[in-house]
Amino acid sequence: MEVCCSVAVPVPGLGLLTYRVPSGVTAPPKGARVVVPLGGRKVTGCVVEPDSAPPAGATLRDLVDVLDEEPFLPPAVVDLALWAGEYYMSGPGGALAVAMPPASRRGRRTSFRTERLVRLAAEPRAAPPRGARQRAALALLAERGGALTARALAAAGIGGGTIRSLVDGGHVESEDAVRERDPFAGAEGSGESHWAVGGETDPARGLTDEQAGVYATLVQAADARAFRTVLINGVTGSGKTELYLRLAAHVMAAGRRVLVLVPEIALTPAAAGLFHARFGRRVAIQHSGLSDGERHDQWHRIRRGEVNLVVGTRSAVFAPLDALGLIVVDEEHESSYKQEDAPRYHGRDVAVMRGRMQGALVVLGSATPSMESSANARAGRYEEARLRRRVLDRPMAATRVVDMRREYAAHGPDVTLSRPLVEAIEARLSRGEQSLVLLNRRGFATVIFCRECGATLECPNCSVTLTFHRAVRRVRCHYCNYATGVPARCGKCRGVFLEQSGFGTERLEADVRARFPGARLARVDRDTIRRRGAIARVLRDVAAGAIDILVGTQMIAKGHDFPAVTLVGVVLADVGLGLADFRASERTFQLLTQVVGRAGRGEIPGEAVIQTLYPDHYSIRAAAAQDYDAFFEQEMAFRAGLEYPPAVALINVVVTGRTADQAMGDAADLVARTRRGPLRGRVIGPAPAPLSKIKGEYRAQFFIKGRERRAMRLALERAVADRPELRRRVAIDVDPISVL
DNA sequence: AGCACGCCGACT
DNA sequence: GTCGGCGTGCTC
Repeated sequence: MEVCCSVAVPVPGLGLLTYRVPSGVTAPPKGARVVVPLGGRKVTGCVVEPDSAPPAGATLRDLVDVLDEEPFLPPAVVDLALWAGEYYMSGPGGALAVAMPPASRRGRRTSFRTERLVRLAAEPRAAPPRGARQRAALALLAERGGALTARALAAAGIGGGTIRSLVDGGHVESEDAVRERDPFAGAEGSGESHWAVGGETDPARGLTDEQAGVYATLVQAADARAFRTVLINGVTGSGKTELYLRLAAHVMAAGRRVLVLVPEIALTPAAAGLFHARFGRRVAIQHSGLSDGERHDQWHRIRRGEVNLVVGTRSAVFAPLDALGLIVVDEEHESSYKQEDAPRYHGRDVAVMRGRMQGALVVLGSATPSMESSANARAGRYEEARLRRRVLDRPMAATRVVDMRREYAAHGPDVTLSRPLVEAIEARLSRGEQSLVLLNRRGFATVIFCRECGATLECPNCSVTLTFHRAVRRVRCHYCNYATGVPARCGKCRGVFLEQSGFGTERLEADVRARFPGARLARVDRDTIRRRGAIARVLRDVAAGAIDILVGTQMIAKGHDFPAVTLVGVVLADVGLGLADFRASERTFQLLTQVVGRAGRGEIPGEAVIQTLYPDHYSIRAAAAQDYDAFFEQEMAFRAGLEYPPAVALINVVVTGRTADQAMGDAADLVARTRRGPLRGRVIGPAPAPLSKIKGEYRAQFFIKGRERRAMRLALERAVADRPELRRRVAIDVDPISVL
């Protein structure tokens, strides 16, 4: 009887494929890599079922090679990836590709780095070599413990020829040894000092009563060695990180391993440094800032069981850890946990599933939990723990909301900084304290329009206006990065009176500089941190007190404590509130709450000034009052009323086409087919997507809403299966974070 | 006629 | 994802 195994191949949208195991070849176990023929080429896949029944009606081919006798991916990780592939409708191949280390993805060669190692022979010849260089080399080796790299010998003036003679003479042995790439090499002491500030990371400090209560709950949950999910809703500065660190130490002491997920943020993942600083060599890190080589080496350290704790971003949820006792998802509300291209998985939600599959405690933490997690807590699916007070009894910042409609009425429409904000900054400058000024929009002017015909300057590829960047004297599309010089005439009516309106961080920086000429200013946004290391320099300057005012986008609201910052100003809090996105309010509330939480984390109490056109909007009011529950209640009422998540489950389907008609027509066809399926929900649309054209492609979208994802997925799956030629043009997003 | 390019379907 | 097949349309 022939043996068959089913294999996931790294091709998005392809199902499992079955191959024959040639006779005489040992059947590979689940999780092993195999080389299989696929069409006219060979690909590396992953065994999913070692002994599967051959499918009806397919002519099976033989697998070409078995790369692993033992599982390469732990079977638990295979199961997790298969679950994700199904839940997010990406198929098994795409999800398994995420779980693989970089080398085994695609054809790119990433492997262990080796270097030539020269060591004294185990059984040296009695007679010493004659050459002076050879003798000098042996002396040096003996002095340095018997072994050196060829590179080190070369630095001491001993070349390859000398080494070859020594090898030939049997005096030394030389071999290629694996040398691990260490992402923390050289980091010690240099960039870490500011991670330790803010009071959250001092191991000697005791816990507050509130912290101690939550910690006891967590320890008890961890010791139960069973799946549970605990949501820690703790205000900024309440010491959540210290709880994670202690809980991780506790779990590791009990012989189980820990996975910590952190958001992908532009400000180098500070949390990774914290865990490394506390636990040293027992930690591996996985994030996108690593080179492929570093990533590869870290992955294999984890795989070999050399580490007890992994810190990483989204994809680290698939890290090949055994004996998992704890998964921490820090800042669980962060949208960077959601992958925005296939497989469109959510790192937090996959983490919860992993905890369930492997019987681990899952801890989700945030000062502004996602609507999803809070709803899960309220429904009893998660336990909830609260930290309502800051450590060391530091007060929350006193917050003032400034109605910009009045400012405009009083001082004209060009005001960027209100009177109260200017005064607050002046007070900081006179006292030598630091200010953070946030505007969540980059560029100089957001719109260029023609005063004669009213047309705005738009991207030729995308249905958005181009943003003027004064420093480079160009206009740029923030979606496709198309850039061009500023035209002298209107493209529609050839009029010459082009006007700029709206403003971003670049203009804000110029205004702040003009208003406070003596102040030392830095700006942080995607345009200023493109150069690697630029961000680290700014952070160092801020920490060293060499910056008075830090201007920037939401990047400055995340990830770092600045103890000397005592003022936070938000220039236009409602940037983003006008977006056609059902999460607009949630995003605004989270951003404002987080950035206000940056003020007053040191000894001096903080102050925040929020400028807005909608001072009565609940997300702004609740953020100013640091009142999470008030926000949650109102937002939940909104979501329930309009049937948005988490009140219902949502799937977003975007169909692209060469013309608007093609996109709409094909979307309409899929809608009709989905409605005929076993849906148990509703289909809304299709409609042109809010960005109806991106990078030259037209887009239409529709939504599926319901309470049973399984039924919704099934109906959609069948609809797409009926139109296989659309596969490439259909993007399915289960549990979308952004529907823009 | 001969080929470059883009689209589409198949891939066990 | 990637290959091959096939149609369109352009050039020698």
